[in-house]
Amino acid sequence: MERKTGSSNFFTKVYEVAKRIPFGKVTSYGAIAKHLGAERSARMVGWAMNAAHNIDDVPAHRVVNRNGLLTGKSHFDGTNLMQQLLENEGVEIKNYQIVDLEKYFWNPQDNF
DNA sequence: TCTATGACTCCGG
DNA sequence: CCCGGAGCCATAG
Repeated sequence: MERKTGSSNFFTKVYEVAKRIPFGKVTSYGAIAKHLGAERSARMVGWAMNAAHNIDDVPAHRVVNRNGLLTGKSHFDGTNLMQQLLENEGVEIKNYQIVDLEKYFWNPQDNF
């Protein structure tokens, strides 16, 4: 847990990246993990998102799995809340999956 | 300190 | 094409 002052560095990094996701764009757990230098820790990104659930600054709904599937939808209040949020941002979604993922995909490294 | 778990991903059948 | 298992690694209990 908090070995250092404040939260774990890993979570903080994930939050920082998530906050940078532009409106109407999405990214994947793996992309974030890779950007953090922990490509094999994609699951941890999801874990961080789970913790981020308490932080409104982190748009967790803009983070999907590598297939563009809204895997985290179950963690939101409504069954379709995550999809609603993304559609509201102009992202076309069908059956809880982003239609043109490459079109809406945002690479964290592009912003750095 | 050790065990279980998961909003992932890859690979094989 | 669809389904299942194994690998990974940090956090929580």
